[in-house]
Amino acid sequence: MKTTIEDVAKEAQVSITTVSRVLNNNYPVKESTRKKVEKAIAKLNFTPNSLARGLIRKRTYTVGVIVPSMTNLFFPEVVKGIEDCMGQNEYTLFLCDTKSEPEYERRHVGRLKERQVDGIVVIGPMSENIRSGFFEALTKEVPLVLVNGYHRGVRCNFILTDEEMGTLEALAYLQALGHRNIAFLRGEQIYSYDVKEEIFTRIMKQSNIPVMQENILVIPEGNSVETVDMSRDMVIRRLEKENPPTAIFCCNDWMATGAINAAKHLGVRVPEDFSIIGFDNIVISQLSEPKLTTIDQTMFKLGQGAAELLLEVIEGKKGEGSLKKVILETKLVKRNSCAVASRTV
Amino acid sequence: MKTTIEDVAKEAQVSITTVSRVLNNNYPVKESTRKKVEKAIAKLNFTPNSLARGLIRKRTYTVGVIVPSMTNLFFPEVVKGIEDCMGQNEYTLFLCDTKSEPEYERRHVGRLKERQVDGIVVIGPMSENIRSGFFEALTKEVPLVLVNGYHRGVRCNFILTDEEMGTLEALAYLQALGHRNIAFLRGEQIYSYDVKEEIFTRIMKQSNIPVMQENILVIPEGNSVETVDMSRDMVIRRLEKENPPTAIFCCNDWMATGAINAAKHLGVRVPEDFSIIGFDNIVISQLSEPKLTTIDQTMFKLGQGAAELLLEVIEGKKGEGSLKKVILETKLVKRNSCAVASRTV
DNA sequence: CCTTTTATAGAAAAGGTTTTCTATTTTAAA
DNA sequence: TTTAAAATAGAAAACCTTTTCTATAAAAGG
Repeated sequence: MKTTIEDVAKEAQVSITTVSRVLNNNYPVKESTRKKVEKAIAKLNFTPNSLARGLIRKRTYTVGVIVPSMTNLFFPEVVKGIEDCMGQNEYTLFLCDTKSEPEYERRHVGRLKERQVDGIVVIGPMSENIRSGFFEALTKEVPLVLVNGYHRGVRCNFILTDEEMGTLEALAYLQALGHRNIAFLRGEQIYSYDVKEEIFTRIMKQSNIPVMQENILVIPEGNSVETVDMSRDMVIRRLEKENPPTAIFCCNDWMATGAINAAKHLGVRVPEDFSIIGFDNIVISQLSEPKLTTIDQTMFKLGQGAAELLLEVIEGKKGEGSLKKVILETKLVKRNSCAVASRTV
Repeated sequence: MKTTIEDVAKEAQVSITTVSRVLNNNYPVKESTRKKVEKAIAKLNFTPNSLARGLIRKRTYTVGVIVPSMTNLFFPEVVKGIEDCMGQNEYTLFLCDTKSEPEYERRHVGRLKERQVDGIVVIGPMSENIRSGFFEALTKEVPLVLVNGYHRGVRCNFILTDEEMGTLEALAYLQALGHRNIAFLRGEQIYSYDVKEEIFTRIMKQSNIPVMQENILVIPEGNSVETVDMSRDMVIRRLEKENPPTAIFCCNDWMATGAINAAKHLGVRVPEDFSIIGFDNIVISQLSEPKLTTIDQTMFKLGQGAAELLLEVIEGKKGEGSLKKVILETKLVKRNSCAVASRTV
């Protein structure tokens, strides 16, 4: 049998109430009795049962974190940021992996609600669940923060990186190096890729560079090892065609890694003959030769920010009405994969 | 106010007991009443409170997972394996990151106990906490499984990969390719590196190859991006010295990636002039050119195995006495970083 | 038709805390 | 001293379920 507060009370010859008071330190108790109680606690190796606690306090010091995939490199960084902030506040994290299935996402939310979490942060929420109003409804039930899943008009708390700014920055950098014939590499279906592509075409137009359709490279999948080889092959094909680009903007670092491998395969020198810029700054960007120049998403900060935001929402249950939207800046990380354009179109 | 089972009972005009019964489906209830109750549940969007449930059932369907670092690439794979198995059994995971601090490891265990988890799996437990008897004592309190932290004589449940076998396999492969002058690259202080080094020297002796001290390469740290550059520099230095090795065994894939970069830097061809074999088969082993030949630790299976083991321990609370030890096989993954030795010593 | 089973439903206890309210003791004020 | 106030401690209700035990109604057996 587990030892309970009652056992401690008996051992210390006081009431349950008193034990609870020394435990929570929220009511005066005579020094001598406190000593007795503490001794009893130590002797019996007592740990309070947080189920009972949570039941009555209506606070579990527990939050749920929902991620599309644990093995994605991007997400663990964010989770670490969340855990860092939450851990300091005595919170423990429930971790839920959705395998990128909207169905699982909803199911996990259900389980978290059952478990009476004080809040939920959803990293990379599924568009489907945002658009259907699922999260908007959920916001009314439990403190909720959505990370990198902003949809305009949707009434949720959001935190996101300013991908627009990041893309702008990357493109400006490439142009400053004299590149005009720039390729764009993306995956399908993901919202953030849409944003980036839009910016890309806009910038090209503004610079009076005709957007060649063959410079928009699209691979089916975007966020795993397989992406590397798909990107590689895609880039090889482009580089072998007419009028090859002198630089490429990749929607993430997996793709950029593939691009590097492509160049290597063709004997094209990076960055002398071909500049490559990535996005995200996940750890693999430091593995390649040359190391990748990329746009830093500061995922750790994203996590921290999400945690802080969530904490605010949890505390300030009164000011229900006000939803928050936090936007994080990106940062250009110059490493060795970009250089001055070797030729001009 | 959250809706409770009582609200449902009122709405359906039945007793709490009956609602509980349709919820748990563990007692006959007339079809017509069941319908009524189900309708009420749906109407009120009722979710049972698992704190109250757990309190009385003494079962929370919750387990704790303790990892040294969330961002380590190795651990998320294991966690995924655990989540995969546990998720199917209606469990939810508490995730705890220890930042490789024994102190945090203990603290997290405390929090998990408070939260009445049904079990705990500790991935890469700190030696200090194993040796001090902390985990051995904990085993008597709560179902516990230690992953990759075997210490002989310690009475805990273990699951681990057979690193000995893996090392043997790697070395045999290198020798079969005709390599005799083989370097060994490791980090400091970690138990599994000790095991591998021991095997390495033993095999060398058995093959009548004098172990050259300059072929034992040791870098300070072992499991992060920094490792790559440290390894690179270390390997460059060795390759520039007298009598350079024709192959290298690296204790993990980070190190092996560094070795590849080193070779590239010196213009040494991999695998033609220099064979490199890694260990673990984490995702980065598929990023390099050439792709890394390595020893697969099947981390996902490690996680699944840990979960299954934990489930056994949780269920079979009666057979307390019997502790379990599971050993997983490794597998040689042949990719493109190893070839026949170009010269013999 | 009466008695015994069987099917179905409810009342109340239990689980381990926190918290409100009440009671006692001690101290301060008069 | 006596009385009022302050300090300290306990009893019991509350949190939301599950489960045991009891009660009723319907069906079956005689």
